[in-house]
Amino acid sequence: MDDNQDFLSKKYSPKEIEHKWLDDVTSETTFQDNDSNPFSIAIPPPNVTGNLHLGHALNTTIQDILIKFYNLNGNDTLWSLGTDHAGIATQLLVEKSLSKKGINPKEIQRDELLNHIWNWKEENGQDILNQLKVLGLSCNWSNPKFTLDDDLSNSVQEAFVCLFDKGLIYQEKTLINWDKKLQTAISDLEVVSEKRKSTLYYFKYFIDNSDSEIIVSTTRPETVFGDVAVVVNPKDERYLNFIGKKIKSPFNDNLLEIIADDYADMSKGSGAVKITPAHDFNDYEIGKKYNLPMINILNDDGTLNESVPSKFQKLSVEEARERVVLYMEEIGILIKNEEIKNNVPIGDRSGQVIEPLLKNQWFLNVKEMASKSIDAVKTEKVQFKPKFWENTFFEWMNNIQPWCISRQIIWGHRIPVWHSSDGRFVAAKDIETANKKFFDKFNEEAELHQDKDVLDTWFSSSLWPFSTLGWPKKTDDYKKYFPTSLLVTGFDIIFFWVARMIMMSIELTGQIPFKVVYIHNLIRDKKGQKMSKTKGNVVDPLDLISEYGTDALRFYLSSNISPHSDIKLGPNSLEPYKNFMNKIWNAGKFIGLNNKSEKNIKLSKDTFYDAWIIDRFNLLLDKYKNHIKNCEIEKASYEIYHFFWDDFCDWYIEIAKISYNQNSNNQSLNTKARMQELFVSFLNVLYPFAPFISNELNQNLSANKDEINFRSFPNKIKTNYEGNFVDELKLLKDFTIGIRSLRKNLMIKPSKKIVCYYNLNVEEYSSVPYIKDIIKELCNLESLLDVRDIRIDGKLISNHTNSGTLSILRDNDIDFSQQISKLSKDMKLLEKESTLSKSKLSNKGFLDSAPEEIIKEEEDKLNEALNSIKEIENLISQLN
RNA sequence: GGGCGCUUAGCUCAGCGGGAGAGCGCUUCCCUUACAAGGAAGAUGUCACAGGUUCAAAUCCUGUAGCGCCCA
Repeated sequence: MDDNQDFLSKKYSPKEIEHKWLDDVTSETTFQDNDSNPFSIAIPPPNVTGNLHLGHALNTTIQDILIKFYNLNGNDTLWSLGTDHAGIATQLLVEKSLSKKGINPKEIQRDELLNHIWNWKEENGQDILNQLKVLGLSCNWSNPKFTLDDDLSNSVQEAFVCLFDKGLIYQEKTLINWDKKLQTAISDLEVVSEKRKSTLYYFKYFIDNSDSEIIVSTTRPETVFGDVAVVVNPKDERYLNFIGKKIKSPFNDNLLEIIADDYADMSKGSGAVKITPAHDFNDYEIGKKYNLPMINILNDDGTLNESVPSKFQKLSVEEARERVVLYMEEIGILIKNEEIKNNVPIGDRSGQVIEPLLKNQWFLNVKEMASKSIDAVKTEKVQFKPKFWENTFFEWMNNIQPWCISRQIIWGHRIPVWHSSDGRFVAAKDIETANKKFFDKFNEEAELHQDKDVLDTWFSSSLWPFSTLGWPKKTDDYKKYFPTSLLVTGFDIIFFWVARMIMMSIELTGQIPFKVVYIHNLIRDKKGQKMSKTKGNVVDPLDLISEYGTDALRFYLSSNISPHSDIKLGPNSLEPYKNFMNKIWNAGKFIGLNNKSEKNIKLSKDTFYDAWIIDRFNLLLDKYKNHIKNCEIEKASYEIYHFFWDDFCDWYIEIAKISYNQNSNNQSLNTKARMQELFVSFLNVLYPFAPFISNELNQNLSANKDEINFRSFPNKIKTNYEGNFVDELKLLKDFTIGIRSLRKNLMIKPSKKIVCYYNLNVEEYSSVPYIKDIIKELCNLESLLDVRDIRIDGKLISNHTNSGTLSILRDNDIDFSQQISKLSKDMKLLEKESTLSKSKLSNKGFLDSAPEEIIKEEEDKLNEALNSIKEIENLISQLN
């Protein structure tokens, strides 16, 4: 009959309960109650090609805790879910799989390739979401978005056209970062600089019509074909005579100007710098300043083009470099080379060296948008948590450069610009509108074709918080949930994503995208190294889940969020949290066992320990709420752990056992009811952190089994106990620990019942007899007697506690050296304390400036210490 | 070169103005009917260094050294 019977005999098996509760836990938690406060989060959309990694687990666990918490608190929650089309990554992946099938992706039509990618998406696009589901997240599973969905594409087009018409988006031929492997432009953020070993080559250029020479150095000898000038510092006396003269390039007969400019650093190398404006960002600036020619020497695939001498054409940069150096040697202008370390620009997707290249690309001018965003953060309309991340944000925003948003790939949002064959263009969502706009603007018709490029994937990501809610349509969701309440993300994408969302949102919607940015740390391996496939140190969250359980993983993650350091995951990192789940499980079993015969017990009178644990629980509720509201989940997690283990299990349950064994009267029945009530309330508190075990235990123990989902955050519990439960429990603890310690030091077997005598420091504990019974059991005593009540034959050996002295009769053969050293140690500590207190209390500055309660505390401390010292002296002298 | 952060128990990290904390590890004891994935009793620290502010500094300020991350 009893389904409890099954539960009571079971060991904690996370797999089983997680499987059982997955559907309930992941069911939507949105209350369809329009009156309640909305609380919304847009998930950082995982890449559609992605596999679940620990970063996702951490990021989504945080969001889930918040969503579940605010939902319990009655907020109308929405957690938008979705995936990102991840332009380059996805296209590469599909191209690779096509190649394996023998299809050359370069040879098929754009539309055909697009079809392949869409097919791939239809088949695999759900994978990452299915993996996320295992974590037990309460997000909007029924309506996942995808950045290339029609409505989100519409947002992107709307945004583009709007920014274009405002003049913020423009096309320009300028130096951009070119990925020669992917054959697309990328933004400056997607270029990472890597310290690499390079060779610095020194060679000489001869001044035209002269025997004089000028020495320059370069790590990129192949760029000599694009050299158009040499810059020297105007203050550099070595070169004063050369300024204004020309150099005849030995490589292609070009004439290079010698220009004086501060750009040349006199202290570096020879002090003369060769200028290649078309292949170096700094040189480009010089080129513009002096109106120098820009000679592009590279093809899109990174080989040298026809503007170099024929014997160097079609060579790769690396080959050309070798050949040029050989040539320099041959004609006797190479002076020396030097091994150095320098920063080399690398594409973060392709891993290839990035070439600065002159190209016509689309840019978004973000300067003004950035400044509005800075204001939004400065005025705390958008708050970073922890706050110090604001500095990182400001640092970047203050130095922001135009954003190159066009990509020469096909998987993405095609740029909604329509060109006529003579180079005029308009931006519009579709061809009809484009025709109309074109006519309005130029007063004539033309055949228009859409721009071939697609937008940077981050362009659509930057609209995510409002595009997922239907913008530009003013949908109900948009009206209710935007601006979103919060964004949770790792610090590594503050620039890529957070900053851009703030800019776009303010510009396009006139509102901030979220009120709080909750920045969390990253997960690394146990040595602190970033997890990566190449290093082979990646830990799969699904493996962790099968070994420890989702709840343990979630609790581990939530306990280890730290503002200042990354999480280092070692082989046993999750064990403590699995143990914690097991502890909760077994406590649940204990309650089930004791309550199985008594259903629906009525509350009567609380004992001091009931009152005490209720008080501890109420304190937990306060701390927990505050921590979560302050985005300090790890602290809430800490409080849960220690309330449950230290207070609830170690003391409350242990005391309750005695009550249960000794009597089945009202007192113990009340405790049974209280324990049940507290535990079920605790499960509510635990639920956002560990939803599976919470559900399972709740179902088995809750009085109201029909309501298995957690629907509200527990209220504080009231107690009807009127005594001083705080001091009473302190006495209980002091005496229990004191006696146990004494027994241990005297090496008395735990199984041996002994008689113990006590001497109370404070007399006012009305309920001492009642506490005594508990202590007797906790310490396995024969009896616990007041020393003053009886005459004692023989000598005592004693231990000292803050609440009083505890003694037992001394046998002849007992070894009490350990107890003496314990007492001496206590005394030394107390002496140190009292000396410090004395010196403080005789310090006039302290008495004058310290707050009254601190002085009072100090006086009490001193008195207590002095009393204790006297007492311990006495105890030791008895032993000698 | 600029910015941010860190340095606390053997390890991983909390604490961030009123006498140093957790988890793991360690020592000793206990298979006590919730839990050995457990219980009990313990040991362990010039809070990186040097100055300063303060009655009072791990905590605030300045500097030094080392480590990490980001930007150039």
